[in-house]
Amino acid sequence: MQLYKNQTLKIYNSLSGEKEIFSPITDGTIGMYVCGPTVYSNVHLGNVRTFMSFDVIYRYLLHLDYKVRYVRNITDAGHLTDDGDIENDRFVKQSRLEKLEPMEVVQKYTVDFHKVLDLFNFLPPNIEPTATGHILEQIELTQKLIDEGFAYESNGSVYFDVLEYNKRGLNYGELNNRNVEELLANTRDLDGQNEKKNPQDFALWKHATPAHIMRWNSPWGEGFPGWHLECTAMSTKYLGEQFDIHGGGMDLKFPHHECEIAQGKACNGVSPVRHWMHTNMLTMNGLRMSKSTGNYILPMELIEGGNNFFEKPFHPNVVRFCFLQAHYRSVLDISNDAMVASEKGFNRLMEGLQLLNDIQTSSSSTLDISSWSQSCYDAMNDDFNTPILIALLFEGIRFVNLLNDKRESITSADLELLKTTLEEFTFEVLGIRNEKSSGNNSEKLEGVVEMLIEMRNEARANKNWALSDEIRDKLLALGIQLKDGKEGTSFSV
RNA sequence: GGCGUCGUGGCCGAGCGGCUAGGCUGGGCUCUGCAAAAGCUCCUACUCCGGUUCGAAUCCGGACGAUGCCUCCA
Repeated sequence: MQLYKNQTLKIYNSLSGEKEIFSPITDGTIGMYVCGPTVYSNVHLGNVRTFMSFDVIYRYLLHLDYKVRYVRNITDAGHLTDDGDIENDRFVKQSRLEKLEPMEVVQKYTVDFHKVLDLFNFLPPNIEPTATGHILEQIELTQKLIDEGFAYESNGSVYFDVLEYNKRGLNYGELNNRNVEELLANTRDLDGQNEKKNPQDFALWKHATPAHIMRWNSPWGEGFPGWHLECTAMSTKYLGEQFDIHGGGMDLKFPHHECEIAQGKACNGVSPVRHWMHTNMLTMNGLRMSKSTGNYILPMELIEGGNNFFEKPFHPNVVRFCFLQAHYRSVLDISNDAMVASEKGFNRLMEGLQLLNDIQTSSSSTLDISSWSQSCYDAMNDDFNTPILIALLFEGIRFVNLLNDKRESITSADLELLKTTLEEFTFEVLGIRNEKSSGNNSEKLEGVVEMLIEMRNEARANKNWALSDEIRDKLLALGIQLKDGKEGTSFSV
């Protein structure tokens, strides 16, 4: 096994319940699949947290110089609700509500999804396939499962035969530690189950009633694909029968991911995924977010403000920073206080990064920068522990401040390491958008503020405190803070 | 009912057998014309009850409380 950047990466695998040393199937190349959104409404904030976790994972793998093929699908068909047999397709239901074509619904919320992700500085996946773009592949898989005896047709629908699967020793329930007998005993009677041999059989293909608008032709008549199958179809097509990492939210663990394993093993005779990764939920004010209870906020509402939960708007960078202060496998609770605290911490980090450019070097270092830098890698190598990484970043900022106050000294080589480590982890790995490099008015602003600082210093030299304080206070009111240090006055916005 | 996860200081959160992260908040000091910023420093927590151990927030058992999935959900 070749080590990338000399790092040994450990990843928690939901299938084994343990942290495992990560070693890709093909050296240096990683295939990663993440279950994307169902685009029938605006993206949920919790959704943003999940995709952000995988964004950082993707970023770190790239940082380690792996070649990653990152596939994240868009579910634009086949996702059923269970509120009756007439209108149980999310897209059909929503299209009727909004008086739009189903594909207009899909387009509208796909655009919304991309807009939100872009605001939060997400790296796009390499492939973003849609379910409707892979109907043929899904039909082929379904046919194959029928041919192999793992599936059966019933009234124009096709179901996966879980008992048959288990009879062949393939162990349905391995990801969730469930056994089929218990599932059988505990299943309630639901509509449409009379078509199935057993209640826990799941749909690969569903027959379309005349009212159902989204429909495609198939060997079993007109219908639409089952939700679980699309991920198998697309991951197999782009990443192969077995690939390295499959991710998604905890809530997809059962039944969705369980079904994917079953489909993969039944079709290809091999478990489709090496490392299963599941991210935890996001709560607000201690409660789960849901539309029905009203404890719910859209990503844009958090950024733009004017909602009932937060006293002010928060920059996407602050939201990102806040989310990454918790580990991806822990529940994260956000609140006004938590967001305000994150914002302050975030500002401190940014100001420290600014100071980096003014540090003077000397012939020796009093700080051990290389072991600190390695600790940053150690944190990420330990199942992507971003909270520890952030704690270390603050330690780095402490170094910067001490150096700035001339309380410690540093060689130019160590300063370079401090700078690249801080900047690479903050911007490249955590994905904080570097606003400094993108603002084109910042030079003019800097010039103006520098001018005011000069005027203020003149006033201070003449002990004209009234004028100097007025300049300072008025700038502060505009959001510009002056900082008097030993080496003169600097400012931050 | 079944399968899980979790309960950490004023708040958010790491840690997961000994040396007790980090951020925010609050107190003190240094610096300052006064401040702010910055630095140093203090406040030292692990739901409860048993057990294992020289030693437990960390392991085991039980209670209580939260929460996820089992039915659409990241």
